[in-house]
Parts: sequence; C-alpha cells; structure tokens
Amino acid sequence: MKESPPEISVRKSPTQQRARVTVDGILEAAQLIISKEGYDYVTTNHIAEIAGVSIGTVYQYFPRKEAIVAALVEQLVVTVSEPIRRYMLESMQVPLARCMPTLIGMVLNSRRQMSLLLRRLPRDATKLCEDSVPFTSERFLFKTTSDFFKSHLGEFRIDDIDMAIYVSEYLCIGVIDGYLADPTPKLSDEQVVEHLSDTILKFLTR
Amino acid sequence: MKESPPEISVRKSPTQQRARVTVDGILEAAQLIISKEGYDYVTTNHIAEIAGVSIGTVYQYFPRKEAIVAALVEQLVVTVSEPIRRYMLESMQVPLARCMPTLIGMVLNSRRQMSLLLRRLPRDATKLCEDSVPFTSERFLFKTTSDFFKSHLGEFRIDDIDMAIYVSEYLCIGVIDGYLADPTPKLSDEQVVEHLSDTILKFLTR
Amino acid sequence: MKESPPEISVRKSPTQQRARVTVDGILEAAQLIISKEGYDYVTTNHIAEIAGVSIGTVYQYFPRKEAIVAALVEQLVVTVSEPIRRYMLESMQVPLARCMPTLIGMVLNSRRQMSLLLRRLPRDATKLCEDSVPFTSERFLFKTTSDFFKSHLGEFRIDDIDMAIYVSEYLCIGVIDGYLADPTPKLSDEQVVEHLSDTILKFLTR
Amino acid sequence: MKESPPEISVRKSPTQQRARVTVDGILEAAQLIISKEGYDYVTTNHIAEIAGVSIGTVYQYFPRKEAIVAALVEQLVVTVSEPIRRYMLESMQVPLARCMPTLIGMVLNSRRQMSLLLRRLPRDATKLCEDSVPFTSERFLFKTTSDFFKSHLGEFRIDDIDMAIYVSEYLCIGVIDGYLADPTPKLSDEQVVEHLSDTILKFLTR
DNA sequence: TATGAATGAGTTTTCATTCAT
DNA sequence: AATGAATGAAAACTCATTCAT
Repeated sequence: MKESPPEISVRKSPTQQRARVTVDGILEAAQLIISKEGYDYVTTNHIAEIAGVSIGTVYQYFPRKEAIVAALVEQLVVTVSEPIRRYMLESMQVPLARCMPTLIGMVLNSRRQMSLLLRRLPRDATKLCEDSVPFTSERFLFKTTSDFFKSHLGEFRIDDIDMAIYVSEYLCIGVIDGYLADPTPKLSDEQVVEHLSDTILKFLTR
Repeated sequence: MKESPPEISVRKSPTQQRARVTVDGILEAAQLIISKEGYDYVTTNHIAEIAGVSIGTVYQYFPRKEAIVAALVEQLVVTVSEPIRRYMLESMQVPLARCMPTLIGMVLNSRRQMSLLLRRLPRDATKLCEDSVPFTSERFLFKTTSDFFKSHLGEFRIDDIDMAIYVSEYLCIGVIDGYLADPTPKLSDEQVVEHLSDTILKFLTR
Repeated sequence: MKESPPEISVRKSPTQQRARVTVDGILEAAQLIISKEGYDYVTTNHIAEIAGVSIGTVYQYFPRKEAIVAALVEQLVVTVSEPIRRYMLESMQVPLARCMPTLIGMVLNSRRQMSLLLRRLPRDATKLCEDSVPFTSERFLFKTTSDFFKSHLGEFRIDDIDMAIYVSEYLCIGVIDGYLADPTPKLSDEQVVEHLSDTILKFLTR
Repeated sequence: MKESPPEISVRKSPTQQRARVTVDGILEAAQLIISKEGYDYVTTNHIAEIAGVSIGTVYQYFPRKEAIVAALVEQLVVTVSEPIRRYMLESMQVPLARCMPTLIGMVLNSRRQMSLLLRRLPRDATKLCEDSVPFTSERFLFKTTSDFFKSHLGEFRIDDIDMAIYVSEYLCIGVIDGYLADPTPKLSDEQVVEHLSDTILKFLTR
C-alpha cells in the first residue's frame, strides 16, 4: 500500500543544491507566516521577503501562490502522518483494546501539529485543491484508518462494517479536532485519549 | 440564562421601516454571494450590486465589510439554534435516553443549515471576531448544551461532570460536523443520529 | 444602412457628467501616449497618470487595458470614416469619373488620420479584437466602398463584378497606405490621388 | 548592385560549427514561437526553452531580445527576396509585358512567405530597428524593384520616371499585401497576378 | 562555452473605503 | 438617506537580464 510520491507542482525542479535550499527557504517562510501572522498575511512578496529571496525566485519554483501553501500542506501531512501509518502496519495483529489508546494518542499528536498550520487555512480552499494533487491532507488519515480497521474485522460486534468504520473515524477526528479547537479546554490530553479510546471500543465491540 | 440580545454594531440604527428593508437586503445579498459564489467573491461593491443599493448605502449601515458577515453569522446562529434551545428547556425533566435522539437530530439539522454558510468562511476569522462581540457562532451550541446536560446530572455514572459534558459536546459536534463535511458519506442521517445518541448515552451512563 | 451604435465595453456607463469627463480624459491620455510615445508605453498606470486620475478610476470604466485602446480605435474609425460614408451616399448617381478623385482624396485624408493611431498598434492585435465588437476598424472602409461601387455597376466593363470591387479596394487602400507608410515619399498627395483615380478608373472601365 | 552582406550584430561570432547550430536553433525557436503562438509569447526564456538551450546561451549570441527577432527578419527577407533579385537581373532586357506576370507572381509568393512572420510583428518596431541596421525588411523589395524598372525606362510613356516607379511599387506591394491580409479573399492568386500585371503595365505604358 | 539560479523593476488588477453631491 | 465617482495601497505575477559556477 505504497503512497504515490509526494510530488508537488513546481515550475522548475531544483537540480542544483543551491536551488533546493532556496525552495526549502520559501516553504519555511510560508510556514512561518501562516503560523505566526495568519493566512491573511501570506502574500508572495512577503514570503519572498521573509525567505530572503527576490519575488522572481519564488515564481521560478512555484507557478502561483496557492502552490506554495499546497506544497507545505502536502509536506506536513505526509511527515506528521507517517508515524501513525507505521504504527498501524505494525499493529495489524494486535487486539484493538491494546493498541487503541496508543493509536488515539498518536492521532492527537499528529492533529495538533497539523492544526497549527491547517486551522489557519481557508476552510473552503478551492484554489489550494487545484495545486495539491488530490489534496490528500484531510483525507489522508481517514483512508489509513480505514485500512487499519479492516484488519480488525474479527473483533467487531457490528453488522455493517463500513458504517462502523465511518462512525469511528468521525468520532476520533471529530472529538480530537473539537478538543484542539477549543480555546479553553477543561480536559488533559490523557483524559481525552482515555475516554475516546474507551468510547470507540465500546461502540465497535458491542 | 438568557442570551444577550443579538444586537449588531451598526452605524445607524434603522429606525425607519425603509432602512430595515435596506439592511435586510444587504444581508441577504451577502448570504447569497457566500453560498452561491464563495467567500472570495464577497466584496463590498459586489454586495451593494447584488443588493441593488449603492456602495455608499452599505457603508451607512455597516462600518466595515466584516461587520456584514458578522451580522449574518450572528443572525444565522441565533435563528438556527433557537429551536434547540427551546427543546432543551422543555426537556429538562425528560430522561436523557428519551430525548437524546430528538436532540441529536435537531443538532444535525441545525449544523447542516449553518454549514452552508459557515463552511465558506475563513477558519481563522480574526477580523470577524472583532465585529461580533464574542463571535458566539461556534460557542453558542456548546454553552446551551452545557446547560441542558447540567439538568440531567442525576443520570450520570461519571464522577467528573465537567469532563463528561465536554467529551459529550466534542462527540456530538465533532461527529456531526465530520459527517456533514464528508463529501461522500456512506451513512444516512438516521444512522448517524442513532449511533451518536447511543454512543453518547453509553459514555455518559456507564 | 444604419451602423450599430458605437457601443464600447465599459464596466460602468458614466451616468454623471463628471464621469463622462473622466472617461474622455482617459481616452485622450491613451491617445496621447500612443501617438507621442508609442504603444510600448501604454500601461494602465501611465494612462491614469497622464489622465490625472487614479488607477482605480481607470478600472472603474474599463475592464482591462485592451478595452481602452479598443474604445479609442472604435471612436477613431467611426469619426474619420463618417465623411466618406456621407459623400458616397450623396454620389451614388454621380459618374465614377467625376467623383473618384474627390473620393480618393477623402480616403487619403482618412487613412492619414487613422495611421497616426493605427500604425502604432500591434499588427496582430488578438486581445484588442476581443474588446471591440467585431473590430470594425480595418474592415469598415472596405464594406462601405463595396456598397458604393455596387451602385455604379452600369459603368463597368468588367464581367466579374465582385472581383473588380476587390481589386479596386486593394488598389485604393494598398497604394494609399503604402504611400503613407513610406517615410520618404517622392510624391505629393495630389499626384497620388490623380494617378490612383486614373488607374482605378482605367481598371474598372476597360 | 550587390547588397551588403546580411551581417547581424552578434555578441560572439560563431566560428565553430557547434555554435552555428546553436544560433540556428535559437532563431528557429523564435520563428516557431512567433508563427505558432504569436509575438506576445516571444520571451527570451521561452525561446531558450524551445531551442533546448539555457537562457545564458541565448545571451552569449544575442545582446538583447530584439536582436533575435531582427536577425530572423533579416534572414527571412534575404532568403525570400533572392529569387526575385536573380529573376530581375536576368530580365533586364526582356520587355516588361513579357516578364511582368512572372515577376508579380514571384513577388506574391515572396510576400506570402514573409507575411507569415512579418504580420505577427509589432507594426511600430522601434526597438527592432535599432538592431537590424536599417531594418531592410520592408525597404528591400522597393529598392530592388526600383533598379529593375530603371532598366526598362525605354518602354515608359510617362514623363516623371521616379513618380512612375513609386506608384508602381505602391500598386504592386499594396495590392498584394492587401490581398494577403484579407482573411476572406474572393480572388485566386492567378486573378490577382493577371489584373495587377495588367494594371501596372497600363499605368506605365500609357 | 554553457548553465541555470537569481534578480527586481515594472505591469496588471482588485477592493475597501471616503466624500462631495 | 442615498448615490456613485474617485481613491490608492497593495497584491499577484512577468520577464529581460546578469553572473557565479
């Protein structure tokens, strides 16, 4: 189940070492602006300024503003989800009850890292989608979680497997994102992980 | 626990009937643009055009662009949440198991109506917040739900009441919004309502 | 044979007197730049500067740069060709031999006025065409000349009338434009008119 | 009356075979872009890309963008006009009436080939002129035709020889270019050649 | 010779907002 | 109250050209 390579639409692939550094600098600058200043401040000129390159250089490597952000998101999603992917692959034979808390904890960490960037982005990012191949970002975890759950079919007490998976996904992501979005959460990470694992397990196995 | 009146900061209170019509026209125009064309197309000039008034008139009633959208959201949240509020007040004495499915169903409908507008808005709406006093929109339901749950304390099997309420809220809103956001949901409204009620009740009472 | 009104694609038709003045000022500025500085110097910012208005005002009335030039051309073609149109209409019954020299003279004057503007324009003006309805400019005279010649069919000694008209048109416009384009012409206007009339008459009547 | 060699200002004379190939590749790329995509798409970077060389290489052989196009035009004019030049030289003693149709036919072919390129160029090519010494392109044929006509003085019935030559030139080029520019010509090449030869001969000999 | 990374001035265009009428 | 003409800062993006490697 290999993922397609995280290829990003760049105008010119940087062949020289120097260019690679430049592209990374641009991405880092964009990242910085989004998280420290907000999406409204993401302008190509500002990115160039923060990255310490000229505006022309930015457009050498990215055809338009959205492509920069798309590349950033792509990168982030892959980076942040990889550990979860690996853990799921290792735990295909481990009973759900044993691996669920760890898994939920990893998802929580992953979503927290993502939310730093993702929560700043426009919710209805039509233009972004055109630049990131299928805009895997938000779909990424859903898919992987699906695969994982399918390997634990035997432990379910629910007839409609597909439905079970979907509800679990909504539970997991919905609760975690709601918790992370709450500016005044009254719970600790541990509590959320515990209750969420518990709830999902209960839902699935009875 | 009466909500503060949904008063919106307007430059000039529309005491005359004619003015009320104008303001409503502007709000409707904004609503229309957001839902039909997308938030990117919300410009003051465009709102004026669609509303059939001059740009000057728009600025007679709203100090700045964001105030229009804020007023719209305010209006929507109140309108859409009011039935839920009423139902909760009526059901303070009804056992959770009896009223939960109805309640979840109402929340689902409410969120669906909201999502038409809210999903188009920038997630990180710093500027909007400045205009709608505490930007009640997303907080609104959480608060109301809280109050309702507090009146059912007796039915809980959980020690930390606050925590229970928060998790329930996350479950409810998170799952519903996840379901609504999913462009290819495999479940029906009825299934979501059933499983969600079930899960929340299980979580709360055991 | 009424021409369709010289309607030009403007974003907003100027309803107030003040606005009409502004639009005219913009067109004059564009005209000035094209003839005094060259087409390369036609930039929207420069037009605004010369017209003494802000760049925003330019875009209030013209959706894009090319629309300004298109409007200018439209205006010029109509203005400059109108006398010829009238003369032809008056001379439908006058023998070709009598009215030809006057007509050629008028065409010469007309083409000279046009060439001031037209010769500065890009030859292959794809973008301009999109803005001026059918980009009548260069076709305008051909059509009118056609109609005129058709009313003198009786004087021709040539079988294929259509062909005769086309060759005449090519002769008239081709020679005049060649003469006007020549930076070092060895002939006077009078000589060109005399010989051209003579040649066209000879071609047509025998 | 040998023409000055078609020497073009190049930064570095391509003494080596390899360099010649490179220069030709650049010119071909420019040619291709002008005719297939339009003059607006002629950018140095695009030329380099199409030519399959780096932008640096382009600037090794041409000091600036316009020099490329100028070289192209120079080349085209010379290539396309050479047969006419030879034919004229051979026909100095042949009566006008005998060689005129062939000559006009050759001019027509020549102008057609040129128009593919020339019609895409900006009419007011100030910058181009600076690079091609006197920008012979359009003047080239006029001169050659002049020389040819001078050798047939004996056949003329017109007093002012210079004037006769000029009018003939205007007739020839003007009619042909008008015919070629017409997107919907109602005549065949043969008809144009026949009538044009006829008209010019009539004009000259009577 | 050839490369291609980098530059940055310059261009088009948008849109929130003001203000005279 | 309402109009709509005018503003101008600021954003996206281009492209001729240079220069270190």
